Amino acid sequence: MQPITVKLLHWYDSHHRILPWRISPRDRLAGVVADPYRVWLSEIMLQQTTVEAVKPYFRAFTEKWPTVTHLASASQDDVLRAWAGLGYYSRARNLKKCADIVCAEFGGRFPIDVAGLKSLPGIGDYTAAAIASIAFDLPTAVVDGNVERVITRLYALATPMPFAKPEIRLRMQAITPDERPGDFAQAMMDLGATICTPRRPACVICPLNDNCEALRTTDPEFFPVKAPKKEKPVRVGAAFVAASTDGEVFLRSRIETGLLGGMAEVPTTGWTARLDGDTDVDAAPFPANWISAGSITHVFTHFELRLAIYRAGEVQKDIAADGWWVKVEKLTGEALPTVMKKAIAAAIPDAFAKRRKEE
DNA sequence: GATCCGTGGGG
DNA sequence: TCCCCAAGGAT
Repeated sequence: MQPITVKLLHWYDSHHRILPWRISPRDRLAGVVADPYRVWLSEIMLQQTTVEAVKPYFRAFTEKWPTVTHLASASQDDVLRAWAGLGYYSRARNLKKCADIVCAEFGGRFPIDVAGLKSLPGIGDYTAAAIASIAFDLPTAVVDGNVERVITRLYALATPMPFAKPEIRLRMQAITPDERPGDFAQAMMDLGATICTPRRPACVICPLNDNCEALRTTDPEFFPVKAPKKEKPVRVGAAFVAASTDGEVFLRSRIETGLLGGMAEVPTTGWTARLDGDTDVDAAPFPANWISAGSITHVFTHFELRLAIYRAGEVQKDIAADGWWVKVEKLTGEALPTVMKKAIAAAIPDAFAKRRKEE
């Protein structure tokens, strides 16, 4: 093993993070094996998502669906409801598709090779390598954002992203050991998350500071080099929150594909398209006593949305088609993305208010 | 290769 | 407040 590999594994043995989906090096040494289902589920949830945001969702999913077979038996809508709030909803749709395939075509067991894993929906280069190394002990180069940062610093790779990816992969492959490849991959990610951070890395306490070319010659914070990002356009639209006399809100389903695909929404104008939506009350989905309830702003990955909010009370339930009515208290159980919770909260301020403990 | 896809937290 | 970005994948 290379010096870097030995040092990092040694560091990991005493400084690894304790995570709900992780087998500690001590337990691993004692013969505890990782559950591929839990590894897969955690890796999908962790895509572009912070550890702290994932933890409660991981607990909820594994409690509700302890095995991939349980998950396959759930409906897509069940999965979307449980995923609501975590973002990137195509992950949830692909999660369900993947579970179905694993159960129907692989007898409930994940393929134990990178190519087989990559063929499954929602599993790309990173996730296939992560599952292969963490769950199956295959010495595969696991490259995520942390690894990109650590490697470009270790070797002072100044090629801008994403053009540096091939070089990064080669460097990672070269230091990935045949023994404990999963621990090594997780060690690289822990190092990137806790010490080799994007800003103000803690080089003084880094186990690899003697090996870091960026630290020796310049400032590690310069790496990885990235192209400047473009500004976000602003889109506008309107959302319509209709309430019935018996305290229910009208919801409908979004189309399966694209932004917030398959999730629930209150009726809105067409802000999803490049063109801005209508912000006027005349664009309401059905006639009612619409009253302005202000506006909300929500920032997506590639645009900013400003929605005018309208509310109407005492709406006849038979006036609206292609949707359903739900009690305000039951809204939490719906597959509502955050932007829709904001819209509803603007119209019904206590819709998602947390229950106060009785005095 | 570039673009589309959420959200919440930290500096 | 604003900007950055976090264990990426699909098209």
